[in-house]
Amino acid sequence: MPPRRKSRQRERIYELISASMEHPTAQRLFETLKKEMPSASLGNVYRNINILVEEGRVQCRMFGDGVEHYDAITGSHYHFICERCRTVTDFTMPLQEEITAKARTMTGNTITGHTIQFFGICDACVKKTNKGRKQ
Amino acid sequence: MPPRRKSRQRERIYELISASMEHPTAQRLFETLKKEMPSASLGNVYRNINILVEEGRVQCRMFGDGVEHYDAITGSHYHFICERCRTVTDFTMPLQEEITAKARTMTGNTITGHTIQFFGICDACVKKTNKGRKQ
DNA sequence: TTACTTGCAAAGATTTTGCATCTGT
DNA sequence: ACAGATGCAAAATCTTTGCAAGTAA
Repeated sequence: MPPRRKSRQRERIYELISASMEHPTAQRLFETLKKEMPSASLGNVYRNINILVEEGRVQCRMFGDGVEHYDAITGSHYHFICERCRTVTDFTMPLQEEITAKARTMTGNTITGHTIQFFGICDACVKKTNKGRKQ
Repeated sequence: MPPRRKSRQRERIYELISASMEHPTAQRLFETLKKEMPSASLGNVYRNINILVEEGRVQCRMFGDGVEHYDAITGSHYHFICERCRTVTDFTMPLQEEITAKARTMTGNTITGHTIQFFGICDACVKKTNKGRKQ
């Protein structure tokens, strides 16, 4: 890993990832960034994201739509995926340590941790459904 | 969804997905299939996988390596991902219903289910490590 | 015969890379 | 001035599609 110079673009990308509740894709980050730095390029967004991942400041996750989503590392948390609009949001629930423990005792394997995704319909989509429904 | 004719290739793909403990990618399925049906094409493997998914016989999952893995639907189960070799295997552990319940009471959201991935080092990789280590 | 299936090649989509230029230190 | 950062375009990957030929029913 080469020494890193300070890069305004990279820091801004980190801020954008931290700030968003949804977990942005490279494409979405690029669109946002482009408004503030019109010369920004998608290729370099990818490059910077990968550096952030390498530095352990950002995590890369797949949520089933075939595109990578990025997530600032702020301690463990789970995710909620809306089955209708595919939006991914943080799900604030204390880390279920006992699940890892349970898994560990069930197998001889070396288990270091777990992730959970919850599925359902988000509030926004629930509202949309109700609006369209005859009462 | 058009009516489906019986297709030997599609059924064979389903068998291959069901039979493997690891969760194969399209590329891997294609390689295996090619040995028995040399004329098989990758494009058609994708087409058949997508039909199996559409029919609800197979599930498509991403495990963080940027490629889709396929999984025969045999009831709920979790997954174990080796952080060293990235192999994904089924993790047989009873479905933790209480987690969904807990999540449901913690938020007003409509929650229908969850998936869990466990991370760690698989037995094969542990062995490899120990071999290389001075005792 | 009809219309689903297949192989092939081309097109799409997402991510990575090479190279010349720019910039922080 | 040096070495990392950037923009651009090309390449690499993975997945989907159009089309003509094959095949189950």
